[in-house]
Amino acid sequence: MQYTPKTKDFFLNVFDVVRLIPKGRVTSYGAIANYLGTGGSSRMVGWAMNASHGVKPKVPAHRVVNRNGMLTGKAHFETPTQMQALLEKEKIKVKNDNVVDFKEIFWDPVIELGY
DNA sequence: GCATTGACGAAGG
DNA sequence: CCCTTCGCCAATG
Repeated sequence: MQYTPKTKDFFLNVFDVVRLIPKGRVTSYGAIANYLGTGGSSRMVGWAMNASHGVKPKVPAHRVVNRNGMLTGKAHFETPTQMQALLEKEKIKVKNDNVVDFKEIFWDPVIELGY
């Protein structure tokens, strides 16, 4: 998985934002895409996460879920249970692949970091 | 170079 | 309320 010069910046931006997510908070792919101004390209955010493995400093990809608060990306971790384990370690409750009180701990970069 | 595939999301039936 | 379609765009076959 090697990225082209064009997508490189986008990828790095995504990593950057994800690393800013406070402990015990989560955000969505769409929120990140929106913050980066790439609006509907939420898929690219997910794609960026795909490339986030082995990146330094480490990217807390487990704090990024889909708009429903569902752990759709758990299959891409070392083990399918890794994502949930990391979340619960940060006091984030996960029930049936879903973040409990997702709406409460949701962290929107556009709101938290400003425009 | 066209077709398929996503860690997505909104809209329509 | 569940399922399908469509828009998004890079990567892959």
